[in-house]
Amino acid sequence: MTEKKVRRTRQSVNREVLESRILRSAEIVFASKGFSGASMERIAEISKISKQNLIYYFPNKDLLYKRVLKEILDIWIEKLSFIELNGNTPQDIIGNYVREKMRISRLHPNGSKVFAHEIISGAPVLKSYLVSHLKPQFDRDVDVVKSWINKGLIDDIDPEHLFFTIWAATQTYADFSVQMEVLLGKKSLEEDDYERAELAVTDFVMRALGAKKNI
Amino acid sequence: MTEKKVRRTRQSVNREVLESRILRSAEIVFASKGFSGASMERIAEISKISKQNLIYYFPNKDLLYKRVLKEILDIWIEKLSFIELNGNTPQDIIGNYVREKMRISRLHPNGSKVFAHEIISGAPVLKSYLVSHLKPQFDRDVDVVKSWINKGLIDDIDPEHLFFTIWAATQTYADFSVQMEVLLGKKSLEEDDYERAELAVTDFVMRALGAKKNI
DNA sequence: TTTATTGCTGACCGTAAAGACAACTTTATA
DNA sequence: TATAAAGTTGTCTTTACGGTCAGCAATAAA
Repeated sequence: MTEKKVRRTRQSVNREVLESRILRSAEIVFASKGFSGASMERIAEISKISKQNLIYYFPNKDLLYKRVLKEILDIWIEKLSFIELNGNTPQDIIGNYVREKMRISRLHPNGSKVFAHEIISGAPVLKSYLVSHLKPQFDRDVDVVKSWINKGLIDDIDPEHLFFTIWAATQTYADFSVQMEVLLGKKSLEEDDYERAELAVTDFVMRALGAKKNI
Repeated sequence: MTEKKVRRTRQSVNREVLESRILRSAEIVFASKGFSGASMERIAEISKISKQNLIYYFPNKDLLYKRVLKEILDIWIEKLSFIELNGNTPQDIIGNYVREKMRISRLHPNGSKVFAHEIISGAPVLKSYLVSHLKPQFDRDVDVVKSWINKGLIDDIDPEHLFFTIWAATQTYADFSVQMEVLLGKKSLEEDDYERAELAVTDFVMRALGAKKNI
């Protein structure tokens, strides 16, 4: 175990605390305004530090933005490694995938929104990441689904668009939550709303895969 | 036929042409930057007029933004009146609904993106519209679906979340097109991609409703 | 043809925002 | 404890942007 010699002084601890506080604030502001609309001043304000101090920790807005994006991508990578998901049947695996994605929408709505803004804006920052990281993983996952189809474990559905639909249907609970709140007549989405949503979405996806559970 | 006395002079025609050119440009910029990130200067540039002239036609950014939003909402209202959609069976009606929504994603991706930015940002401008217009329509449409369920015409699914999923799954082809282009390895989504997408999504939705087609 | 209306432009203003910089304070290390 | 490093703040500069305004140009109406 090669221990990195990072002295855990009072300062370094504070630094970590403050940095994550800043990142949380930045996430909020980027989620609500996108990159260009977000201001360092506002992020500093929410972090309860001065703008100059914010700049001390994150020398410029680009860098801060990239860190926020990196945070949410790390979570996705960690939680959504499709192949490594538990489950014996395709239904289990995809079910867990959907549930995990719903969980992320619930727990990290702001990160999700930042990502959405970025992609809708044409992915100026993330495009290269999509090519280098997401596409290879996507290709692998699509192949897995194809093999399931070939083995007759699930119905003959369109694998690529299955993923697109799953992503959209789960992500929407983070990105479009305001719309849902209005339509469901609630001030904010609560635990039970997410439970219903999860049930509904997993149900839809299971039906898409075909009722092969009992073979 | 009460004809409005709008003189169709050379000026008034030009005005209309120019206004719609501006709206198209504005849509592009708002789609790619959101409200706060968009600049009047840039919109003017794309419209190939001076900033001052742009301001002559649309005295301020708010107003222009609202007009762009209104344009896409009008299209949605016109094309997506759920109840008035043709079709005899629930499957027909919902199928047409999905196909119409896919069509809009293909034909008006920028409007769709502007809307997405707006909702993700917390719907600062559209919230009241959602309450006054969208919710009543939503409630009616949900009731229709419930009645179909009660009559046994479709399976017992969650009507509210069915709509959320349909919206998400169709809208994503406008909003997240960049991501799909990367994942599908294409420079841009073409006619046949949208066809495949439409087939896939309608298939998923039909499966969600239950295979009651042949009763 | 004259007059009124509409369209358009250049110069300008105020504000907000990113970020540079120097000075000062607090904390850590030798 | 003395010195170095890290953290913090106030001041300032530059730039981008939304918007005003006065005046000129083109077109329509009388």
